[in-house]
Amino acid sequence: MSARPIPRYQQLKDMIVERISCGELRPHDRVPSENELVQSMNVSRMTANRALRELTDEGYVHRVAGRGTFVADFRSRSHVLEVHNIADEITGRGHAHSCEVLRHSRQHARGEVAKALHLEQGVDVFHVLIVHFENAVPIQVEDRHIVADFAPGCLDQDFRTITPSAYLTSISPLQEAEQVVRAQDPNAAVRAYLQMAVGEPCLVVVRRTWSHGRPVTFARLHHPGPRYELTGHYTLPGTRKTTSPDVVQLENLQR
Amino acid sequence: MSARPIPRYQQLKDMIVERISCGELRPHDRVPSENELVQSMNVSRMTANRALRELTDEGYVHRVAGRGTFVADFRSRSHVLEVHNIADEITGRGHAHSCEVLRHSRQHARGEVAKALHLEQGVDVFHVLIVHFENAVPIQVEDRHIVADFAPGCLDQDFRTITPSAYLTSISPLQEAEQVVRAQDPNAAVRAYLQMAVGEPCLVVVRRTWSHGRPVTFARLHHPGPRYELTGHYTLPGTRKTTSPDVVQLENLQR
DNA sequence: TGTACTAGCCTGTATATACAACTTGGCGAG
DNA sequence: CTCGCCAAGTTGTATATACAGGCTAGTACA
Repeated sequence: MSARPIPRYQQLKDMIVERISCGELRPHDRVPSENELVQSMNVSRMTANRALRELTDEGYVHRVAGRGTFVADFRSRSHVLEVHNIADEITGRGHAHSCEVLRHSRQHARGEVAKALHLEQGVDVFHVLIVHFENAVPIQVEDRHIVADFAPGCLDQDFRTITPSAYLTSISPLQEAEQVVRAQDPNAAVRAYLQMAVGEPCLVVVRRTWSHGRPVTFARLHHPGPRYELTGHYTLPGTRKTTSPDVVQLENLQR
Repeated sequence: MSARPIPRYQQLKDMIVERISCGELRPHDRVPSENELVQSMNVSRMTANRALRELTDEGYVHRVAGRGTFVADFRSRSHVLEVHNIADEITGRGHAHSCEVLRHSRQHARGEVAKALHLEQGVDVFHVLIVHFENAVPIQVEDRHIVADFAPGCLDQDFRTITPSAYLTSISPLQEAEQVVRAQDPNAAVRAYLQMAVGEPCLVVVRRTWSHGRPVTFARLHHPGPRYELTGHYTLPGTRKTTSPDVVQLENLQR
């Protein structure tokens, strides 16, 4: 009945992930090599190899034969968890991204925000309200709350040049995310921001993201229904020699 | 400049995945043990171990110390790729699922359907139109086309007792999926099926799924905006000792 | 000065070996 | 007949060793 001891390779992984999570090891920093782990951790090289190899598969580190092992960019982590960075999405389409910061302030968490972020009423949070444009057409209203002590420098950021999600991923790796998508009629303010006609629905994404085991940000993203689609392409891990399917632009098939 | 040879462990993985994909090894079947692979493939046990261990991580097989290695249920594969099985979702909430099959026929692929499934005009497809109910409330209209020669027994299925997605995953593992989510006003027929008021938007999921490198099914799923949300919870691989966040029921935060 | 080479470190893979823990089936004692 | 135990097969982990190949810095040589 006694629990199995935690394997050595897992201890190594935990140790390295911890040093990454707490900021001791930052992206592009060099991680101890297999031989250094052999020395310092008193394991065999194969055990160190397994730990580092699995961390590679999991996206924590990046290895180059002949050079070493390096902490991966947080943003390159699992794409399902990637904070939906609207700026990258737009520039990836070859279009111009711009935005307008409507609010950027410190507030006290109340009601739903406090509940969503697991905070007591009145704890400090930052509130950001941004409208994002694709080629000058409004495409997203980002209404985001950020736990203040997770991002102390938040008010110093210029969110016209770095999106909140890019800023947050630069602080610490994001480890869990919860997402709810729904179709909803916008209120008057959102409709105005998105320049939508009366009666047009919004695609709303509500997303909470965890780091170090606690929720750190809570975002409501409103998109104009007629102009926006949430697309995803999923490939099973370990699939080889798969012909990447050309992403056919699916037209509106509803008759 | 010469390409690195494909490693032995990868060859083992490819061989086993191929035997699973082609149907030679079916879910719950026993996969050769490490020692059997040592004999038949002329590798060391550690190499066989690595192949089977990685297939475990990737969700292809399931291992039990003392018993052996077994092909995993296709449906237990990566949750991002899981065909959105509305019946499981509803029963998972403790509610009753029922459905009404409005159409279940063989057709010739035309226009968008042929294009989406990479078929020539006129090739045989099955067309299924089903309304799904949660506790007698309509919650999804499933409008699905299936490549005929992928699922020859399709017309013999009773989709009141097994959903199309469950049927399809029972045929072959699904390997890739493409999904588009949007908010859209329903047409009159969909609005009637879902018993929606005029002006209420739909959450529409359009999904294509690949198997063996070709698209095999194409589904349009209409959900009533006010009653339905698409939820997802994502955890990074390799995350340990994370307290599973209680999924707070996020209320409608829009004021 | 500049080029070519090499030593040394690194990752990537492969093997042989060892021991622990789990599961099942069979066998023997009661 | 039943219970308990043990042997065999299986996975899970750990180690030592070996060789191939990539990368870099420094050195020897022209």
